[in-house]
Amino acid sequence: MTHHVSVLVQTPTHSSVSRPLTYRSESLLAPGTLVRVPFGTRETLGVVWDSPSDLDPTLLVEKIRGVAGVLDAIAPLGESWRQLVTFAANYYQRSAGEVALAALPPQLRDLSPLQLARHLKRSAKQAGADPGGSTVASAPAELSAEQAQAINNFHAQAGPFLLFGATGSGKTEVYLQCVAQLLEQDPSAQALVMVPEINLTPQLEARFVARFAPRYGPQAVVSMHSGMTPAQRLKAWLAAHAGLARIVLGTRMAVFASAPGLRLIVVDEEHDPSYKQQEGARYSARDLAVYRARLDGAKVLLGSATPSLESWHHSRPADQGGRYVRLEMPSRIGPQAALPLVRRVDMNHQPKRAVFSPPLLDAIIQRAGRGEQSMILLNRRGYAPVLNCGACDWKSQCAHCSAFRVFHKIDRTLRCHHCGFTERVPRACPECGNLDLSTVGRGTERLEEHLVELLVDVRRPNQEPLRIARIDADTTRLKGALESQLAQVHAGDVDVLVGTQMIAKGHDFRRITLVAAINPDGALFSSDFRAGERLFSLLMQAGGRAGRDADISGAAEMWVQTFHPQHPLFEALKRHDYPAFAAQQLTERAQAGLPPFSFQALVRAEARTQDVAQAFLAAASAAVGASAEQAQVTLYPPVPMSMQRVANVERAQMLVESPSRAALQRFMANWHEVLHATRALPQAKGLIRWSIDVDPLAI
DNA sequence: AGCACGCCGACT
DNA sequence: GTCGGCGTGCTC
Repeated sequence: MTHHVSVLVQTPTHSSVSRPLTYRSESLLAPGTLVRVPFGTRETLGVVWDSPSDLDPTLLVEKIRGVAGVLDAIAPLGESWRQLVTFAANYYQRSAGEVALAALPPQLRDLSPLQLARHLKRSAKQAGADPGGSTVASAPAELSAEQAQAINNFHAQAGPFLLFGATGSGKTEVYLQCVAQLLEQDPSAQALVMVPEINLTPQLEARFVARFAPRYGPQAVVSMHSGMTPAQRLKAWLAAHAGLARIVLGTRMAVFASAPGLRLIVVDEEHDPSYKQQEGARYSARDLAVYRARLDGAKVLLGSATPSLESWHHSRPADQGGRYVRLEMPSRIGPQAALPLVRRVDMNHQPKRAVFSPPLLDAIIQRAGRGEQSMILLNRRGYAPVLNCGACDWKSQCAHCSAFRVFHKIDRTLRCHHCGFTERVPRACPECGNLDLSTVGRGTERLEEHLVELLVDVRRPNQEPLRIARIDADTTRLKGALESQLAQVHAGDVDVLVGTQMIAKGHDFRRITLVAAINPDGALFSSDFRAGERLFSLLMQAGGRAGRDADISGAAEMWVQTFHPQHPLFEALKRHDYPAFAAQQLTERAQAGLPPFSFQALVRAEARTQDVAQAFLAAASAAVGASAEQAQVTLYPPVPMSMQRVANVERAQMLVESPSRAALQRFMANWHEVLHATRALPQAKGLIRWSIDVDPLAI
């Protein structure tokens, strides 16, 4: 008997093929079944969606092709997974096919049913051969009163939960014990634990494996992140899908993992911007985690020392409308309970043009003399952000982008950090031939060089010269480089570490007793309304790196060089007072009508000329006319993006805002077709692409 | 997005 | 005379 099934396939963003396609099948295929289907000239992976009771009447029967193969070795994807995909596709304005296929391991797309069967057979054999349960489980740590209280509250309530815990308060142990109890009481339960960055998965994996592999076997913990090989990803995905993996660890992509027994989702460092996907379907894995937990009847636990203002706002008391349960762990645990002392250096009272104020330099030298480490933060890599001609005022502008190329002294190049365009540093000014080119500003490379000069005469306790190291995207380009450089710091082979925010995240440097932010003022007056939130979080996190080692933590200090020492952000930082900072920020946001008190979406357009990009947006805007106002939505005029040109493509954007998330959602869903149609208009001729970013992080 | 088809310049 | 440039159009 011949049936018709609707199937999702990988379709481009805004193509006409945005709905499920109809295929013929000899057998009735359950929704969620993975199939191979002919698509154009090739064959591709598809997911059976619903039974097409509502067959597209305009579709000619003779155009319907047959399903080429069924991957029946893999159980159909569950209903809640399909609902998650549908929700994400609708909410972030993408096709369901794009979201669904992107959420599956890439190798699944390439394997024929036969190859897949072989793969499954092989991994089944491996699993059977694995002894497992041989090592001794790492014992659960003794809990602090705050940890025990948080765990009790977690078990007593439904959530969602926001675990507001200071750096060093033992959040990971809380995650471990919440997971442990869940797995213990339900033999089919699964937990999903997410971290913002790939760099953070190995150490998290080590802790979870040590705790759970002895009890549940080595297959119980799997990871999912983009750094894994296609084969590893497939294996982990299959283990989670089959319910064999009890714990899935991963980055934002893991939120789409198929886990039929899902009962708990943990989102660690939930404030981290990395949870927002920045290309394709621009989803927030944190927000989807909260939604998914509801679909699956699972609990969700968001953790941070500096929560996103969105989550913080959601966790206000229930009688004020809060929807999340706030669990608080304000104290550091262990003997090093003191938080680092925050010192602000008023740069108005320091020598002009000093990079390191004398007191800071002095503090670094003192620590080096005692064999302690210091960490210097500067969020700008390279040697100098601009190269400049003193005679004709030529600057190292990128030929393809509206940005300056950064001077990298190490290989004497000018590199554009946006399009990658790289050239040798010119000997003389390309405009006027002047030989005297000078650098403007400084990056980590120059900071390192400067420190070497300043500290040339300083000696370590053993009379050797100081060792100064730098860690940033340039020094860690090669695989494994970050790990080996971090290991050097841990081993005490480095006295002063210079780096970008990369070194502030996740890694505990026990012997670092001084962390310094050289020049954080830029974020205080940024046009990006979230810049302050990010800076506060970065500085709190960086400060938390310092002095976790018991015997020296009494001396741990966080230094901030600033021209605005009285700024409320630094006042709150000094007191380690996130709630005060958040309250002040939320007041400002409420007054300005910014998130979380409003909801935003951005429409972006790219074209060869700025005019075309803006004309497209203007035309799409005009097409909705006054209906936007009726929909409680404000459309702002098109403007150039802050990075207006990248790789010779002009970019424009348009903000859409509403006090109601649902209203914004409805409007965007309707507007989507209008945008699609606008593309065909003569005004939009020359448009390269357009895209929608719902809940954008930066405007 | 792929991957076709389709209509105009430099090579065996 | 062909190989191949990437412009436009389709995929159940």
